[in-house]
Amino acid sequence: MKFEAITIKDIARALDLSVSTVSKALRDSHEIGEETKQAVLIYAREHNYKPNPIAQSLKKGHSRSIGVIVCNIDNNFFSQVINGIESIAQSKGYNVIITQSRESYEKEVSNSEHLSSRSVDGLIISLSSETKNIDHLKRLYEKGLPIVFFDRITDEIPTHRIIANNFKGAYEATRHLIQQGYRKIAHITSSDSLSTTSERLAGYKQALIDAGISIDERYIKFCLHGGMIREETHEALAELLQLPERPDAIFTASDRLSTTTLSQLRIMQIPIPRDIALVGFTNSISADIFNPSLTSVVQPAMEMGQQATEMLVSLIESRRPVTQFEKRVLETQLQIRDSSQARQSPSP
Amino acid sequence: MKFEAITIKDIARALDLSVSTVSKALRDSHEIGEETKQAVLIYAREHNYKPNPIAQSLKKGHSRSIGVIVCNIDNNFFSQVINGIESIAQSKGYNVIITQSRESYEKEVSNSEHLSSRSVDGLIISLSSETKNIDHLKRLYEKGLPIVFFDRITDEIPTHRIIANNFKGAYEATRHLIQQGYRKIAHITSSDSLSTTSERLAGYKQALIDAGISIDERYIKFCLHGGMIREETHEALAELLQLPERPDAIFTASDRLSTTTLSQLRIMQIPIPRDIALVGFTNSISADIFNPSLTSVVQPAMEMGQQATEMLVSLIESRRPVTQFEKRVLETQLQIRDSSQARQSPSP
DNA sequence: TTGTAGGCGTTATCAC
DNA sequence: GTGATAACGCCTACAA
Repeated sequence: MKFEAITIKDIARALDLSVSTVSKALRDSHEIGEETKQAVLIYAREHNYKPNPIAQSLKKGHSRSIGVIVCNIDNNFFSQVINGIESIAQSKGYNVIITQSRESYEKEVSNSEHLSSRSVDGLIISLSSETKNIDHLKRLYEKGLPIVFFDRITDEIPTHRIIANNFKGAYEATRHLIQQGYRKIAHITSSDSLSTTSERLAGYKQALIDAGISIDERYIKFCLHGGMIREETHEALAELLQLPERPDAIFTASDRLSTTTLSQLRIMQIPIPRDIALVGFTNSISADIFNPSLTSVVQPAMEMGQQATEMLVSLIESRRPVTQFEKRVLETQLQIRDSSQARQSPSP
Repeated sequence: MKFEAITIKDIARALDLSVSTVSKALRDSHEIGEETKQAVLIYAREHNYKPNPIAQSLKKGHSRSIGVIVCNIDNNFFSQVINGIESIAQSKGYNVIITQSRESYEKEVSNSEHLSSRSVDGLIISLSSETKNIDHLKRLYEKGLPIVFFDRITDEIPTHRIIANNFKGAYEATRHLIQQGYRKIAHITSSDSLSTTSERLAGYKQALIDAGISIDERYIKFCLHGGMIREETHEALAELLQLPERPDAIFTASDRLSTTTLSQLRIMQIPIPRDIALVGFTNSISADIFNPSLTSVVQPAMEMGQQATEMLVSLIESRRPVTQFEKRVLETQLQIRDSSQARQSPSP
């Protein structure tokens, strides 16, 4: 099966012109006679001529495509970010190639290399939870590949970054639980190597400190796979429940973690929020129909994707080397629902 | 900003060989001396040589990439399908370029043309709800572009297709509602131009007929945008509720429709399933934590993506024109939960 | 105003 | 065994 398309050469032959004349006519060059130009244009249109982007890439050294690496596409937050990326990319004439690391360091490395060798003009990436070493990205960066980090970022590479205000989002979520009367607030989060994890953890801790509640490290659980593996969350939850001072609330730090924890609490038949209240980072559009409806820290995912893409395109299209880099921080939104209703204070 | 990579030419220069010798050595040709071969291989490895896929594409006439068009990536069913596509594509050495039609005919046309001009080797597509004319795909098909349809298919183009058993899925869902004691079962579905819509509608009707329940067309509501626009579903629901014989159950035909209907019923404070029971097609991983947990018709989305990709790759790599086409049908699964609990039969 | 030639990186053919 | 040459489709100095 071969996909045969019309080329400049075909047009040249048909009109008895040289390829360069045709090429110039197509690009509306001023050095081509009006007559010839029209003839070429008309012929091209009639035969539905489309320049071969592969050949253009080879010639021009870029591909008008951008690569995206996220841990998982099957996740509300990331699919919304990708929506944002796609919309801007399309409007600027770029293709988007999406790949998933599935939280695996190895896959992240191979994906990034694959993308760069496919001559993407730039890369938008949120690091995998396994990633500790970013030499693979440094290599690409040093070779001149523009990179923009979002969500799970690093400061080891000087380039544009965009994140949600994770600290504040976590702070507000925790403070909200405190205001609702909860004191023994646990935190289930992802791998501690992620920037999001440490920022959200810091927000959580600060809120406790500001309320005069001491921090109990046993209340903090790390799930290395960020909830991709259900058992992991299951276990973290089980450990929390077995604590002598069982938590009366949980703050979960990511999309999957939030839904899995909620699901698991339901399976264990632990009433929410009566026995345990719950607040979580999530971009699920269904948080309002959860049982109970889930108080959520929502990130401006679409906007994050859009701005990341705008920043990347500006890097790609910049004529001179960029040396001033931005770190944009977008505000989160706390949507208060039933899972964090005020504590009924049964026994003191 | 330029991305500089090492080429065959560089190796040739460094080792004082010709490019063709290096090229052959790299491809482990038998006509190259063991010594030279080793020298080249070692040098290539040390300098991390990677053949330029763009150049390879130009030379070989294909790009080892496949295009995907879905209506919306931010949707459990489709993101799971894409997961499946990605996994197989990766293992077979293909890149995946994902685009969204967002239920717009126009975007579907431009995406398909964009992809084909980007020289994808094949296309996997689920039609947009607006699409009635598929000339744009016929054009590509006739030029030799391998296409595989999934989910929302057409029979106007002879090629491989893969779908869920929509009829049976809908039949079982409806029969389940009947068995639970419901009689006035409404159906909210997508645009009637979609294959999925008519198949699910047929299943719904057949189940009613088999139970001796007459079909009331006023109970059937079409949402042209498949739930993308919330107001549409809102309105359909409102009309159902105003019917003299208000339905006692609703069967929704798609992912977004199901969650939106559930959400809307909650907002209207209509108890589920007491006043209205609900069963829906959905691949949400959170259906179990909905309020109430949602009885779902689940499609084998991941598998659908995997098989679609395998079929496409077999088309792409087939040496001789393929004339025998398959239509695979995958079974759905009915997951019974609280939203369809047996009818309490208040007033007869 | 139009055409020629060279090159982007790779590979296939054919000559040495 | 190795190398020169042409070609994939497009673009652009430079010649004519």
